[in-house]
Amino acid sequence: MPAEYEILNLAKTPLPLGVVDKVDADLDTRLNNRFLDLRKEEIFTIFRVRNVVLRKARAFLQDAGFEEVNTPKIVAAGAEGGSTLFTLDYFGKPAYLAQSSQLYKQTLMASGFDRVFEIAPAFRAEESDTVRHIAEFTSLDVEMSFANSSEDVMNVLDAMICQILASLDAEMGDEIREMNPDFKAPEGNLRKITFAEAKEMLAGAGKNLEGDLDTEAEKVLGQIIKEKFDEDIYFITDFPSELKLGTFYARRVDDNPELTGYFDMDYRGQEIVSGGMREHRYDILIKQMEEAGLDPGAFDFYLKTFQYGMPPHGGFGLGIERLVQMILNLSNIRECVLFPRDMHRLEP
RNA sequence: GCCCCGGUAGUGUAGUGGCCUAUCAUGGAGCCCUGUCGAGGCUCCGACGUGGAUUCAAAUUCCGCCCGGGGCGCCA
Repeated sequence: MPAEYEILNLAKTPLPLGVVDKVDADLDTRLNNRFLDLRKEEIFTIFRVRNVVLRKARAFLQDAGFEEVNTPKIVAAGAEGGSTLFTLDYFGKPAYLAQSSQLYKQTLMASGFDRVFEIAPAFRAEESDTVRHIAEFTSLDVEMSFANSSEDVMNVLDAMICQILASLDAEMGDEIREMNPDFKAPEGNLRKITFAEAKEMLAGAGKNLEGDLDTEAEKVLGQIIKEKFDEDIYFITDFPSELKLGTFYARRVDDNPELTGYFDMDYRGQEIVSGGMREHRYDILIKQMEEAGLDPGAFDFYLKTFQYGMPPHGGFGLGIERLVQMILNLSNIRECVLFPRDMHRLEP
């Protein structure tokens, strides 16, 4: 209890949003009045958790010899074709908002930055109107040279996630469990299942897959793993190359080009990371770009770097909001963004 | 972008053609009560997204638009 208090400012009434009301407000109403919404302790806690996640991720990566970098967010070409790019007028020239740091962090691999990471916004003009998509999200990108296999990349990610969650549990475990009673930090050595195994597990549950994992399949797989192993976080590895054609920079398995070394990390059926070994051989990269229907000419700056000594390398991209959403079991990803941007929301 | 659902006081809701000058809760204003800490009682305040249409009569039916919710495709 305060010994004394002084009124510095009187609030106008009525409030656009109750801060201590017994009635909950809709998320939309709350976001429209976010400055008041954030005064609620349980809402503020979400951002304290987010802060710890970012702090621990940085600490882990710095300790593991990764250097933090910043790459441009105004770019001339995207990593995955044009459909998800926001366009803008750059001094009279067409330009885009970066949908990922992919091309630049790979470029750095040819520059002697053997291990880099970046935590920065990524922009997607996807018409994805769901509780797990936003148009501007925070991407944690990691890239490392001289990785020999996807395993090397997964090991870094595995250790990072486990350290983040263990630290979170130690610092804020009780508060987190008030929001998500089932929160539990994994022991380490996260489970890896191949895409083919996932397909079998799903078939066993009566869900037969035609092509890639769809949303329902991902959720069911999350439930299966939870029931069978009581685990929340796992890798899905060895994606078929035909499912990753758009990801032209993915390296395929040398003795089995039907497969990529690409992996996803899923958290209770929600994809939070995607990564793998990158194709570092110029000729093959060009070929894969053409297969993806892209014009190599538009990627000159990127392709050039592969012609003067590019080490084999790999990395991953992690969606910070997706991770926080799953840690706290938030029903909507917008809950863990201060001022979210989506198809319909541009302010506040 | 596609499918389904919805838009009623500051906030969350009830209300499917006349009984609605619209319910309840929360909130605000005020009075009362009370050794308290999101206590209780009473009074008051405050709303039918928007534009058309049907009808003697529309919050309630129909159409357009805007906005929101859920799901899907796709992905971080």
